[in-house]
Amino acid sequence: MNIGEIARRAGVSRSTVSYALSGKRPVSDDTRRKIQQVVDELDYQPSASARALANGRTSTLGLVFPPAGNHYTGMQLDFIGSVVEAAAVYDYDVLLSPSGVDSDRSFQRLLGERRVDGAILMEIKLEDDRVDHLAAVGFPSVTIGRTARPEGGWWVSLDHTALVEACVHHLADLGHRRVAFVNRPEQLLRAGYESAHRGLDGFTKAAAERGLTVRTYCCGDDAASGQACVERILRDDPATTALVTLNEAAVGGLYRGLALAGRHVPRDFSVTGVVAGHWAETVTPQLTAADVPAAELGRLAVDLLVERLDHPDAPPRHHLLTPPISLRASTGPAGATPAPDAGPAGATPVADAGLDTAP
Amino acid sequence: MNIGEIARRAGVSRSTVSYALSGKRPVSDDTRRKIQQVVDELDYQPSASARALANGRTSTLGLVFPPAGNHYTGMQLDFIGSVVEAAAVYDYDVLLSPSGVDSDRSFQRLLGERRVDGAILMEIKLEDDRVDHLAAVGFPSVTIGRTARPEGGWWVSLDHTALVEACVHHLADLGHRRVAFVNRPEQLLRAGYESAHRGLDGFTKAAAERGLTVRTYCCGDDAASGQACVERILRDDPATTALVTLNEAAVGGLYRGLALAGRHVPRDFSVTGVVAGHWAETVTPQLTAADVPAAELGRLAVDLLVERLDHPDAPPRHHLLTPPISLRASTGPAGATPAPDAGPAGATPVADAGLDTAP
DNA sequence: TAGCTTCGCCGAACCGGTTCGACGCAGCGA
DNA sequence: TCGCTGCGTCGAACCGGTTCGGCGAAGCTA
Repeated sequence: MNIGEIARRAGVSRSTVSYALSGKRPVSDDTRRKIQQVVDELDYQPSASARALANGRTSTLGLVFPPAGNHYTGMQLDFIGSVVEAAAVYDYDVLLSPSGVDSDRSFQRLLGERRVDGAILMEIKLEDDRVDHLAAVGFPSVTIGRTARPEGGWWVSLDHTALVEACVHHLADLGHRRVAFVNRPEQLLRAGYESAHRGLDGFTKAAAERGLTVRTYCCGDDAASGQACVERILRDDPATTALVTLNEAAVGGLYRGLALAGRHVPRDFSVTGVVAGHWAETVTPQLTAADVPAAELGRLAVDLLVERLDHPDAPPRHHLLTPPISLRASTGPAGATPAPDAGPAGATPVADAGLDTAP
Repeated sequence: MNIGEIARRAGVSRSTVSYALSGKRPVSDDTRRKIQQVVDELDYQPSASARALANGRTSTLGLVFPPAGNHYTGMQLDFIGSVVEAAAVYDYDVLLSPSGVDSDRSFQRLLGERRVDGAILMEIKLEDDRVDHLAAVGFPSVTIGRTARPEGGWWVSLDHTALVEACVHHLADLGHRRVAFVNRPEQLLRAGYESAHRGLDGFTKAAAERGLTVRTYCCGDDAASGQACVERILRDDPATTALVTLNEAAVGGLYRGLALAGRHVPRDFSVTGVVAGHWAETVTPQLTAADVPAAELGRLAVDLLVERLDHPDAPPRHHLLTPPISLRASTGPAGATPAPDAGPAGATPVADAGLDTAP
């Protein structure tokens, strides 16, 4: 069912069919109707490949995310979903590429074979070769997150520094003096992931401002690591009364570790951080946290990218979001109960999940 | 940087370049080397659009998943990730389409404009117009899940019936006599989602076999709904001592509701179901559950689809997986604590959208 | 040395759209 | 009645690959 067939049946030339469908040149009403009728009859839809070849645009966006050796977080999932749906609004499809570096075969195909008109990059690093590469060749792209030098770039980002600062101030306001920071896995920090670095910066800065005693930790993206991390925190400084985390996947383990150590949240210990909002409500006690507006970030990224594609010479734009902290049930005033005396965790009562939310 | 440019610089014809690169006809070593040198020098990669137009294959697979009005579950996320990575192994890219029905614009584009060589469909229904449509036009596709008449189709699926049966038997073996079933949202059940239906079937069947007293519920995909659902369960029959769920997103709320009602898991109340394994370990107590091998399902789906694309006349194949239940900490023997007195449970016939399957 | 293969390469057609220049024809004014 | 304008349509070229038929030169046999 190609355009030639339509043309034959409608008794016109191929170009007339093309113009009738695109509206790029006037076509008489009679002819247009005739063509439309044949098109409807045969349920004709022009081939994407042919169109892409002819006009050099694929109507496809690339979404580049790091290969999830293990699993994705709720945040990342929300991104993907919102990007796809936002793109659909503009009649763009979304091609997924699990690429961590620009030498990945998938990334090469995306760009080299010109499969996409533009790209959205997730989980970027402060020094990101993919971003540098795209900037160098002038390929239209938008990053979710920003590099160390975001000037002149197109991006949407969470202000992780400010968010973590806000978490620290929230805890300090509640009277906490000894606070731990639970970051993403060490491997990601080493690799230079921006959220891990900027979050850590914010933590350090705010803690200094408030004169807090702090320790920072890296923690694997899973429950077991979270649990182990809490054990270390309480071993390193049993007087710790609160923690801030960027690690959504570890929160379940953090909670469990605290419960096993006999620390009740929020009575004895406060937990806060930066996670997806809807997810913060699934844990008990519900997590006081800066809710990541993943859907909005995804949508904004698509808006920006489409604008950039439509206006190649438009000056760079960006959005830096700083969602407020949603107060839920996982933080409370420090010192309501004196921290259990330092001794080894041998005193641990309760091996019970800490599910009690009784008053 | 097109093939003509390469040909000029190498001093050969375009067809020779094509053959040298594809290997579909012999080319002398000298010529091949010369061409390869120019290709390397200019970092030439053939245009995907042009190639797709010429040979009718896009090297792209479509992944059709339901638009997440709200959010995706960990399971779905794992699917997407594993499909993309498995496809990359075969040098296929993956195009995402958020389509619930075959009239969705995105779905139409995928097929009508021939953007993909084949499609993988997620979250299918017992009667699924997308599946019927694809079968009718002979479009190569594989479903994750199966319709009411899976014969002759290509699919990979979890045996939800068997999995839920196993959960019920597990609970019955522990002595539970009054068990509730927490299904996906009512809207999905009505729409005919196969996991919801087959899971319910398995529950009903196994409960009958074991002579259990049961009630079934639908539950929204979020924590608040889970909490409300537990409240209803305990109101409808306070003697209930266990539940089985297919609703991953609700588990956090179920746990919370039980805690608020003073039921300790697993001492007073057992919880089990079908969820992503890594996720089951993030909740406390860790969930005894049939672990959904999402990554394996995704990989198998891609394997099948690629096989179908490579051998258009191959007979249909499928994989039905029945992962074992992983015993964790959320189930235990019934009757450790006598259930609070029965109350008016018998009198409450429950107005659950006709979804209750009580004896 | 004539005749036949075989090898390696070329030219042209094709995939299915888009787009540009040109052309026929109707309507208009002079 | 002639010439001009402008609308509507057509034909051809092009996008960048793939593929088929054929042709010239080299190598072989008779």
